[in-house]
Amino acid sequence: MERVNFQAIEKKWQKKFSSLKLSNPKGEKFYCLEMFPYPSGKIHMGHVRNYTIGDVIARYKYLNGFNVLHPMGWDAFGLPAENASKLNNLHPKDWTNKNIKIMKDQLKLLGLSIDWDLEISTCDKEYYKHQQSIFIDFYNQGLVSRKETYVNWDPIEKSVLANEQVINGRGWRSNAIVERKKLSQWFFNITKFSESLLEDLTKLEGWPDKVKLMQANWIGKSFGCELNFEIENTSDSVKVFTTRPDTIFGASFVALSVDHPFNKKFNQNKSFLEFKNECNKSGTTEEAIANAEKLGFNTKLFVKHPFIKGKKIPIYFANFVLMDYGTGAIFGCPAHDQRDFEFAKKYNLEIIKVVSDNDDKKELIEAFIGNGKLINSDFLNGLKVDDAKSKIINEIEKRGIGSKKTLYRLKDWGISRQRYWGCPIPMIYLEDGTIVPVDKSELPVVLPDDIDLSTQGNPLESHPNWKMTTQKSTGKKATRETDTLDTFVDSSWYFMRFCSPKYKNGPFDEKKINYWMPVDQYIGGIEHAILHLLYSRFFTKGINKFNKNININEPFKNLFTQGMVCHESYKDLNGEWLYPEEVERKDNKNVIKRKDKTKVIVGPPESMSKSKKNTIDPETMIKQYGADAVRWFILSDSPPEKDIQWSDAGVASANKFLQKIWNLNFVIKNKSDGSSDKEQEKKFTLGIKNYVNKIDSSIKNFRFNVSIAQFYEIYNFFKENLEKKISDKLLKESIIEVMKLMIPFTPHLAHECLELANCKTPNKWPTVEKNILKEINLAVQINGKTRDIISVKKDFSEKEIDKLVLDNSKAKKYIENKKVIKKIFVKNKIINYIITN
RNA sequence: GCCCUCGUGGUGAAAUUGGUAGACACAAAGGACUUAAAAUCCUUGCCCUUUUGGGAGUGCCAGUUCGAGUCUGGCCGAGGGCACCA
Repeated sequence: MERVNFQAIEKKWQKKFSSLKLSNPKGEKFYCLEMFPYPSGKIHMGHVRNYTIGDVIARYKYLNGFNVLHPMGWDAFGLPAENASKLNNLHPKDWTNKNIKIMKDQLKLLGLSIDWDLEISTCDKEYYKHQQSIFIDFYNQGLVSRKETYVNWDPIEKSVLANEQVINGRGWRSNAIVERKKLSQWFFNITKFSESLLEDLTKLEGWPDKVKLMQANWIGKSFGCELNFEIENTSDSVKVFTTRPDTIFGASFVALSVDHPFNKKFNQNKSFLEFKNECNKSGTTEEAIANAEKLGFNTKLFVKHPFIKGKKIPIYFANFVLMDYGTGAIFGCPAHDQRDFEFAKKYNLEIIKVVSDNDDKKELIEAFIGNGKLINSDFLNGLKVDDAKSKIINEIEKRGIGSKKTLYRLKDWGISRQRYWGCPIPMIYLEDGTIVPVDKSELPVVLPDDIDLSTQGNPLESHPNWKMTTQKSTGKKATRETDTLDTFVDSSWYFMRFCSPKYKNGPFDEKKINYWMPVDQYIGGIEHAILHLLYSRFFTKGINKFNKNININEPFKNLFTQGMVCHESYKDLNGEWLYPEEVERKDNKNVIKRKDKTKVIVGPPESMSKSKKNTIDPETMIKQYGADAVRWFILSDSPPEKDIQWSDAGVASANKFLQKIWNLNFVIKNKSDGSSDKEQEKKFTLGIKNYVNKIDSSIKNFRFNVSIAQFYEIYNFFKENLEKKISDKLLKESIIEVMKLMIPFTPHLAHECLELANCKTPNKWPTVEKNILKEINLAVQINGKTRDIISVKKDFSEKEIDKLVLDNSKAKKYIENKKVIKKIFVKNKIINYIITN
């Protein structure tokens, strides 16, 4: 058997790929983009899968005549760089650049069709300069604001933590108890686009429904109304929001958030302050919230029921009412809301049923939230919930005590981070307290290199002079904002920068944007379903708003979210995690440690992660089996949207198969003309054409595992036909067609084989012909059970098939001597005889 | 708690609009080649039958249909998202 040295051919072709441009200037444009990586050190299998999928699409489109943009860059700002530099005394910039270099070389080993001339890095001042300019544009458009909010404050790190960095109420690194602290922060007013972010989801036909649904839930639109309650014995009132105004006759208390402005009346009240403290202390974790008891503080004040004369309702402060949703105040209807129910039980408040659950005498053991007819509700009695809602809202508006209201759960995007390694926010504070943007001509506001990372808190804050500056237009003294931008901002517009990555006069060349955008195919992990994708959509809409020359409203036309790469995990008897290479598998049951032959406990396959050491290093695999085999394996077996399980045996067998493909090419190359048979050649040609169709459509549908299965079949098909009377000319032409089909999957091997075969047109995809089949298999059924499969000419009529069946099919014996009461004939599919016994 | 998705051999999985269930691969068992092993190749893969053949079968229970992995209803199980959002 002829063998090929994968390392040698991969090196050879990667040299050619490095200057590869997938450009077909006359073709339709196609922007293929994979989510760019964070330069953490080395690429992992998740990257391999993501970028291999992208490469298949990019190469496929190019071979089909599209003008393809396929760039790559680095999401290079972020906290790990700061942490790493504290550990090994390396500047974040140097650490990041070192990682970029390593990872770029690793990506090249995969043979990707990336145009490296377009490379960008978000920590490059040539990149973030433009980001600062967009920030100022957003500021001028009213899309940036400054607000006081509660943040997760780590008292040891002296910094804000993101929600996911708070674990069981403690800082993930310092282990300090996280405090709720009020800080003045910068925000992007993403909520200004709530409606269009929701509405435009319907236009994104090329997005998975799952992602659209997640975003829709996140935006969380709900309909209801606001309603004013007059407070007894004062001229004050309190405004509540409700989605269930129909239950107003069941209202038995009003509850306010402890942060509601009404709390001013109680800021001298010691027990209230204690209560408020208690509320702020209770954890921000989901678990803590879910288990927290409903607590209230009785104000001893009352509101008047707006529809029941003389009825008064107590006002409480309650720990389960949030200030940043609605008005920060609710009315409680315990019979029909579980939280209100629990609260009422605890404080002995009235529970009045106003929606019938068809058992109205029975006492409730939990809130009834189902549908039904209204009872105990005056003029609403007998109406269904929906009708009662409309009627009561009308009545509320008529009386001028409230109005219909639509609310969104989406909150503005807090973008301030007390960090060094991020994009400086281009704002300055004048001595008189006014806050203004940096003059655009002064951009970029450069991150200083000489910082001391050993101090706690934000290094920019403690830098001796960086924040001292002057306002350009007036010469007034000013100090810089020392917070940097959330790194999600960096990735919210990089796909636009890729269209003209070296453009000097602004963030992007508008002509290029209008040509390349939107991204035709975006590929990445499902973990970005909400934040990154929502923020990018917001940025696109924001840019669209202030730049009238840009007519892009949505950034990503088609989205594909790939599954994770999983591997089982190993623990020794001491409970220490072990890397796969540290263990040895005797058989299915016995797994032992290589070092001391002790037993190893095998865990279920999980997403590869450093903490569990269940990782496989792509570079090792590429060196051992070749990049083509790694690409091949990672695309085979499972559909790309599902998780896959890494298996060394799988990649080894991929390698073997590719060797067989090479050998097949070699055998055909050296074949000299034998005898040929027209009929057999016809069948062979038809078979190949059929495979071309199947592979073409499976690529189009992202069914790469099916494409790969087809290649195995093709191999067997060739092996079979080598024995038959087929001219070597036809075999040679056919193997060329097949190798072209393999380019997207195994570009090195495919190109090497095409070169071997002396192919003059390696950049042209085989022609896809529809309706090539002349003969089809037709199922013969008796009473719906398949009894035979017969080969018939395509488009044969019922009559002709009838004759065939009755003459010599296996089904014949079932029909003989029986009465056929009905016949169902579906052309080119089945014929079904219904018989009686 | 609410919302969504998915249940097909020992395993990963195929199966255009309802029309041949299990393609292709991994693992396993048996065999061939070999002094032996590795590699390679072949066969098998639920039940009945010596074979031809027949039967059951896509989580469970019903339904629609000539025909259901695919459609409808209920149940069971797994995964994911959201979560005091009023």
